[in-house]
Amino acid sequence: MSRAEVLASVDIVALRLNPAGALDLLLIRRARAPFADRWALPGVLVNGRCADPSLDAAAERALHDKARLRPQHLEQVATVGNARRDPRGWSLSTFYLALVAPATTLEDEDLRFVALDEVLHGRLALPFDHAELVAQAHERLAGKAVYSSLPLHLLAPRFTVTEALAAFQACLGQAVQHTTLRGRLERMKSAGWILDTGERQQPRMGRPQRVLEQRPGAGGVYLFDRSVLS
Amino acid sequence: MSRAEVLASVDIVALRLNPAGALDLLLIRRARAPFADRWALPGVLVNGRCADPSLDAAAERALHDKARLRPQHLEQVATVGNARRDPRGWSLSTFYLALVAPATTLEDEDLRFVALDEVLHGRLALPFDHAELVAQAHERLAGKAVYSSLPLHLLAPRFTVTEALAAFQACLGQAVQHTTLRGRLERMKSAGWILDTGERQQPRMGRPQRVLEQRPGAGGVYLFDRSVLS
DNA sequence: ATAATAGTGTCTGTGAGACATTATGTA
DNA sequence: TACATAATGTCTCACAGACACTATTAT
Repeated sequence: MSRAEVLASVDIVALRLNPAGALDLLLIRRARAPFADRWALPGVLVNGRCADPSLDAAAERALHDKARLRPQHLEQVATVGNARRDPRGWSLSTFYLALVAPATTLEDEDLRFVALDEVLHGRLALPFDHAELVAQAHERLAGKAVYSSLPLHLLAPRFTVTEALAAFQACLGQAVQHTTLRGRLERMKSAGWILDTGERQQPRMGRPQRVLEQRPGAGGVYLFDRSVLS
Repeated sequence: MSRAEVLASVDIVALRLNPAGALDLLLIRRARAPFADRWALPGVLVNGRCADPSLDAAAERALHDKARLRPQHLEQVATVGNARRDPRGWSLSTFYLALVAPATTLEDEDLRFVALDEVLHGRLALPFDHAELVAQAHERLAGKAVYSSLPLHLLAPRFTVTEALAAFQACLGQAVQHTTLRGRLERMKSAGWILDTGERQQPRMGRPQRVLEQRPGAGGVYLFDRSVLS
């Protein structure tokens, strides 16, 4: 087949909403060169030898094999390719945005969560062009948070309005009127995407909060017909 | 570098708005196997030997080298990869949506435009999984037409409201209230994205139409804060 | 009682949707 | 004059935005 081939990988930008209401990024300590022992995005090489039925399956494999995680949402963001991003030569990376449950914990010593902001603001450097991939994945998330229910995939199946508010604010990077969010959740309830489980949950103080339940429909995200934030 | 590599290509879904108000798809007659002499999407292989500075540059090269075209808009849609799409084995294709000017004509005998609908409805078969790529690219276009000015890139720099209406309707596949579109164009005018050239243009019959001029700003597309079509 | 948190109600502004009406040209 | 097409005006509705107000718990 000659040498009409190229080095290709799938990399995962996996995010978790931590109890403080900020986003965490999953990193893995690289086992092999280049950049051995450096913390980087989890990923796998794709090629004919691995029996990945599709690129999306390769992304799931990357997250499952490397971190034993199954994301609540997984979507392809884009593919970058050039001669500079990998010291081994011209290479491609198709990278995915993954949202994992807030209770997610890691077993392995070679896995950790770091504050997403540390990477976005350049205070934590990543090998290859991984910081750029993280930035693009975050941009996708922030963009969709404006007009879709995507941030709900950062929550457990049963959640409260307060938690949903934290998810949206973490994705958007700014405050959201709770009345606006309540209106949107109400519309999702009418559409059958959210159920009101009659149960209540008691915060440390104050009035008890209703417990809602997600029932994602086709496509995984509910699309609102207007943008939040003017 | 061992055999950790894979066959990768860039394919282009180039669309043109024809005078009848429908979308045309650019096809090229394949010179080489597999599928030699079949009509397919224009594309190029990407690998270290070609000095493409980036994947986007490879996409521009594909369109320029194969069809001598420079698109008015070019955006990456997605990457597909599996073992079935190419008879040569596991392969990747990163495909782009390109919008070309309505006056675009083709010199080469090995290039032609076909009705996009023929491909979308399966009446015209394409080799590889190209029909699927076309469907995804069209879906992207239709999706963005709901909340952005993207369809304007199917028009000449100087255009009329009627032409803009045709572009939106072709992308969305359904009628759009002209008053809605006028309102959106008016808002773009206020934002400096569209100028009113004072000139008029006379249709075969009826009142003369104003000639507008595009001044695309950063990002290429103007984003509306609400969706058209409820 | 006080603080904290959850949830509701009210008012405004924007812009899409639908449709009627007016304007300006050709045949 | 008849007709075709462009452009404007009017009214309604949905929903975000802002903020006040009420409700329900813990300490």
